[in-house]
Amino acid sequence: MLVEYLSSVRDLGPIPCVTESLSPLIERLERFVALDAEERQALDKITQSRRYYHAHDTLVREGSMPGRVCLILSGVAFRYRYLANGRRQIFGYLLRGDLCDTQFVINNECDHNIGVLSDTEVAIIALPALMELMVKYPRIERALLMMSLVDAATLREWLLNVGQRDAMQKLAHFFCEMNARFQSLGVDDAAAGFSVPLTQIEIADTVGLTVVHVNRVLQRFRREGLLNWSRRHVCILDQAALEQIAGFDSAYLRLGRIRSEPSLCAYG
Amino acid sequence: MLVEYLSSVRDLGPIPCVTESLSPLIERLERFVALDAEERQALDKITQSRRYYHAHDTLVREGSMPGRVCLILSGVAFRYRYLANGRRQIFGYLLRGDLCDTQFVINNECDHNIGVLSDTEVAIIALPALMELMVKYPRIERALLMMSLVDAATLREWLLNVGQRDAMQKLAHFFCEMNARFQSLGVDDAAAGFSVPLTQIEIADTVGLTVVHVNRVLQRFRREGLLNWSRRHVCILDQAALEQIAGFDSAYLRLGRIRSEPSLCAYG
DNA sequence: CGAAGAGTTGAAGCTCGTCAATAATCGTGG
DNA sequence: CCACGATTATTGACGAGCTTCAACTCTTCG
Repeated sequence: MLVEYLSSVRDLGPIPCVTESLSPLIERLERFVALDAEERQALDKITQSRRYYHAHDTLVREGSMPGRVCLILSGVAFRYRYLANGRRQIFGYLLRGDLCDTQFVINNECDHNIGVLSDTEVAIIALPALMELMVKYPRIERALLMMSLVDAATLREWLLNVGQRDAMQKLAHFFCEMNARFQSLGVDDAAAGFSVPLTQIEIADTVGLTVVHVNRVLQRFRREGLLNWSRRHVCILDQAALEQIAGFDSAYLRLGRIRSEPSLCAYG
Repeated sequence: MLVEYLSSVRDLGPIPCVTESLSPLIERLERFVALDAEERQALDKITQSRRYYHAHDTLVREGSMPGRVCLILSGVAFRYRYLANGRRQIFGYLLRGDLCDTQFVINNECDHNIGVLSDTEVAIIALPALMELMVKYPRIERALLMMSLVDAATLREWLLNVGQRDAMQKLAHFFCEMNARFQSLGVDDAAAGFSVPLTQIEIADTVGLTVVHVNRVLQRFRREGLLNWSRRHVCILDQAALEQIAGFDSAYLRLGRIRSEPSLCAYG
């Protein structure tokens, strides 16, 4: 199945051109650090190599040693791992501008899988090239480091969510986070909401509930006019109420351009 | 209360000398990278400044901008955050050789607290000095990066634990992890187990259960001869059984000296 | 020695999981 | 384009794991 997909990768028809002008990586890094023309050009250069995946492909397999970094250009990917008893935990979702594996420096095997939820366009970055860039441009290195710090903060937020909140709060928090991330990308139309080929199964494995219970809570959200769920498109109807329920504060995502002052940057 | 503690810091009686020969940081980094004499010396130099905390002190407060990094020399610290409803999630425990805040490069405020469970000896590392070291000695930078990757992997493991396992499995996994980490430090005597001034309250806030339920499961563990719990000393009686219950595999902790091959290290 | 905190126990009940069956939707091939 | 199987969504009944509340004991520490 996978082999067929992979072999057909190059036969894909016309590819929807998603990356117009700016590299999504530049956009992302500039949340943290201002980049000059040279740095942008360098980033553009190492994100030229493209690759396309179909929904349900596997990007990175548990136990593999990729030796490369994937930058999500369009589509949605997610990290996950199965337990022996068949249960699965999802560790995170990767949207445009996210890097599949901050683990670039480690040459140890990956401890989880990265799958693809929708058809996804990816830029393949060779490790040596990225390393070189980080050495040459400390500001880029710094921004990449900050990206990984956001990842860690998000992971803590998820642990808190799964460990300390009840079902309603968990789901409200999940939708708030996803919505905030999609909004920051400017992907979707004015109507609050986002389109992800996300099933309730994935949501259940994200927040540590069963599908049945997720379904019931979602229905309650609909009944109470908080959000709508149809054909895999989530429409946030009452963002304020959801944030209230979840106790959501998007600060940890660092979506704004909260650039650090140079004072504390070792490299000036 | 806190102010009293802080003001009394320097009045402490004779300090138990824990750091004999090798800096715990060197020991830790050499899990990942072989260091030469010069690098070791440099690391020794920046870990000279010491500080001592009493049990229940706060090392780093949520919302603060420490501007320094703490290296745990002895004792146990832990990361945590409270929700508005009074519930608390613990994000991790810091033992000898752990760094309080891989967030060194970020000058944004810390998003969680770091407290101290027992009397703790800490080395204060100034940020600029650390940065300098990382620039000058790429191998050290690399090792620090790998340390933070282990942190991230551990966080994922906790999310999986809290999200997908039942109470017995959660607690078994927690004890397996703590035991493995203590064993790798060679802190405790031959008898398997470890001494931590850990209350059942903290354990509950770690794995997302209530104290009452933690208590019941622990009693069951005792009844079944899996572990003993007296006076804050945990004695692992049947490690194999606990690991079996939890499905524990210590690989993610990278306790062995699994040094990366230089081939993939950008800096040679 | 007394107070505060931690550990333990029991009863009651709610949230959430399990099982199971049906309806809706999706994806794929004919 | 339709039909088919497979996946997903939905619903109900039931039960269990865990929580809550509350009391009591034991330990710790000033």
